Amino acid sequence: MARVTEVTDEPDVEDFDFVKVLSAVADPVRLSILRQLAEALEAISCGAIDLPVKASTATHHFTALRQAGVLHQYYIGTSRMNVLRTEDLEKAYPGFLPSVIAGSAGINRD
Amino acid sequence: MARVTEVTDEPDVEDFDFVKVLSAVADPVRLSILRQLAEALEAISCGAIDLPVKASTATHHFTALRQAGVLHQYYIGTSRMNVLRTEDLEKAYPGFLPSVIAGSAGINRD
DNA sequence: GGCATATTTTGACACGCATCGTACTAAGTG
DNA sequence: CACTTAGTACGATGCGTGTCAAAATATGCC
Repeated sequence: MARVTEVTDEPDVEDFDFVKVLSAVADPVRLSILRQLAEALEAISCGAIDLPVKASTATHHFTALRQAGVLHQYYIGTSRMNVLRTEDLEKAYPGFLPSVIAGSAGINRD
Repeated sequence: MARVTEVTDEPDVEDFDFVKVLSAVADPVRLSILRQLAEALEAISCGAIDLPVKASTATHHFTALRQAGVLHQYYIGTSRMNVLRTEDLEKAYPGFLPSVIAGSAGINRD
């Protein structure tokens, strides 16, 4: 029975830095990650998110989102799972994440 | 009597590019511009916006915001005036600009 | 431990970005 | 045109960022 192992470099909501959040989402690959997570309504592993870049590059993208506070990650077995920190972001920046996800809907995924 | 002279490299609202908009606002100096314009509720000239960088650098920041569609600029005499394209942004990305301006309120201006 | 899957780290590279200082241009007035 | 104010273009610089490939690590199971 695999246990849940948390990843530990995520900021507390009180420590969110808005410029960092904005910079983290201001990238087409990362917006694609946000959209896939928002559409799934559940955690998705890094490997299960469809991205137009190699795994090593994806890692950097996930890292930026996580360290900005946008993602929460944890291990299930050998898979690293991702969920959006929707409630924290809404608490810190009301309306921001929904408008970003909606805005990104017009972007072609490639 | 000074006439109004438009600046002409601003995108039409149908041509807005969300990544470009996000990238344009994801900078502390530019967020300060947005906040000053939002608080003023009227056009402010480039020179009248208080920024912690030199005029030549400020020019680049204004250019990024304008070309992303965030600002509308026009000359009054020798002064270049700026207003936020609030309605266009709300049309293209509902809720985005207000959440960004509110989110930037927690950022120290320096 | 060996093995497997999943992901990250490391190194290298190309490019873009934010900055400043200086010369130049834009928009006026007389 | 000369002059003024306001702002921009240009050049240079130092980082940071996004990318890939290969090696290394993280998390399991047996």
